[in-house]
Amino acid sequence: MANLPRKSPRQSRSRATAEAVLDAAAHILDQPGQPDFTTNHVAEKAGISIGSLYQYFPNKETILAELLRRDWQRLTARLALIADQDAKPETCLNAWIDVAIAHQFARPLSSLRLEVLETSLNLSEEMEHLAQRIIAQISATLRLYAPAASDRHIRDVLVICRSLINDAALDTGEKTDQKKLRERLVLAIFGYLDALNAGQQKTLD
Amino acid sequence: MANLPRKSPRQSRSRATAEAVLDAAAHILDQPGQPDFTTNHVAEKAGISIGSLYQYFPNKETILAELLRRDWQRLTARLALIADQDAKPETCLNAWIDVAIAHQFARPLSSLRLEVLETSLNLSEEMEHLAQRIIAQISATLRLYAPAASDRHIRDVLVICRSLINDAALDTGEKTDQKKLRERLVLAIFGYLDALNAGQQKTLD
DNA sequence: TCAAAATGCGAGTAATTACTCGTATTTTCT
DNA sequence: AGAAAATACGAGTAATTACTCGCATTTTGA
Repeated sequence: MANLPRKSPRQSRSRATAEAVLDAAAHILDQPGQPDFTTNHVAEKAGISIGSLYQYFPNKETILAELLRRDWQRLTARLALIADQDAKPETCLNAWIDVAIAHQFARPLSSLRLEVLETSLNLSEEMEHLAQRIIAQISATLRLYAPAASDRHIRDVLVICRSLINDAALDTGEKTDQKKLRERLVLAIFGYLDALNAGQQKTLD
Repeated sequence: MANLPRKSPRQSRSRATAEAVLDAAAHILDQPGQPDFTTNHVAEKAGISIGSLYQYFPNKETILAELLRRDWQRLTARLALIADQDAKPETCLNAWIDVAIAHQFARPLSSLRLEVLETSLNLSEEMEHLAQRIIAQISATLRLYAPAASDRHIRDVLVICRSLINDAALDTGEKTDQKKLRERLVLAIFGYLDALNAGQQKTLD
C-alpha cells in the first residue's frame, strides 16, 4: 500500500523512464474527450513497456498522486512569492487571481480532472501538508483584503474561483479570452468580499 | 443506440420494475463513498434480476439519463412557478436561490454525480430542449435584476451557485446549515450582480 | 573484461462488469 | 380452463484492464 515508487530510480535511464510515464499521463489527461487513462495506454504513450511502468509506480493511483503532488508544489511556490512582498491588500488579491488563472491554464484539462479524482485518492501525509499550506497561504492573502472572513468564506471564494476557471477551461475557444475571464473573476471575488466587508460592518456574529 | 426503453412496460407489474430500478439507482448514487453503480448491483438493490433490468433499459447509460431527465423536469417545473408571479426582481432572485438550494438538497449526492456524468452522456433531443428551457428560465429571472448581464455573466452566476451548493453537499454536517448556505449564496450572487450593475453604469462594451 | 546489479520487456493472469439468451413463471383474454 | 402474451430469471459470455513474473538486455564497478 506504500504510495512510494516501488524502486527508486538510480540510473539516469530509469529516472527518464519514470518521467516519461508522468509526462504521458499528464498528456493523456489533457486530451479532450473521455481520457483513455489505462496503465497500458500510459505505458504505450510513454514509449515503454507496462512492466517498466510498474517498476516505479506500484499502482495506477500513484501516478495520479505524483502528478497532483507536483501540481501543488508549483502552486505553493507561486503563492509564496505573493506573500513575501507585502503590498496593498488589493494588489495581493489581484496577484492571487493571476496565479490562480496561470496555474490552471498551464494544463487546463488535467488540472480539472485531477481535482475530480482528488477525493478518491488517499493522500500521503506530505500531500495533506501541502494542501494545508496552500489553504493557509490563500487565507493569508484573502484576509488581508477581508479580515473578518471566516474559514467558510475563504473556502467559498476558493470554490467560486475554481469553478469559474474550470468552466472556462472546458470551453475550448476560451483559451484566448483569458483577459475576459480575469475580469469576471474580479467581479465575482471582489463582489463577494466587498459584500462581506459591507455586511460585516453592520452585523457581527 | 436508441435511448428509449427496450420495451414499454404494459402491465403495472413491469412499470413497478422499471421504477424500482430508478429508485435503486438514485439511492446508490446518493450513498457517500465510491458508489457501486454497476448494473448488477442496481438490479440487486432493486430486488429484481439483471435480466429484468435490461428488459426496460437498453444499457446502463439510459438509467442515468432517465434520472437526469426527471431531475430536470422537476427543476423546470419549479422555475416556472417563479416566472409566473411577476414580483420585484429582488424577490424573484431570492426565490430562485431557494429553488436552487431545495432542488440540490433533495438528493445532494446524486445531483452532484449526475452533473459530473452529464458531459459523458449523449443526451436525447428532449433532454437538450429541457436544458435550454431551464437556461432560458434562469436567464429571465436573473436579467430582471441585472438587465445588462451577458449570457456569459448568467452562466457565471449559475456556475457559482452550483459550485457552492455542491461543495456544501459534500460536507455531511452541512445538511442542517441550509440557512447559512443561503446567506453565503446571497453574498456571492448579489455580490456578483451588484458589482456588474455598478460597473455597467460606467463602462459599456 | 566480466560478473553482478539495475533496468526493460510483454505475454499472461485474475478480477470486474456490461450485457445476452434460453427458459421458467405470471398475467391477460376469451 | 387454457393458450398466448408479457414478464422475470440468472448462469454464462465477451470485453476490458490493473497488475505479475520470468527472462532478456544494459549499465556499473573492479
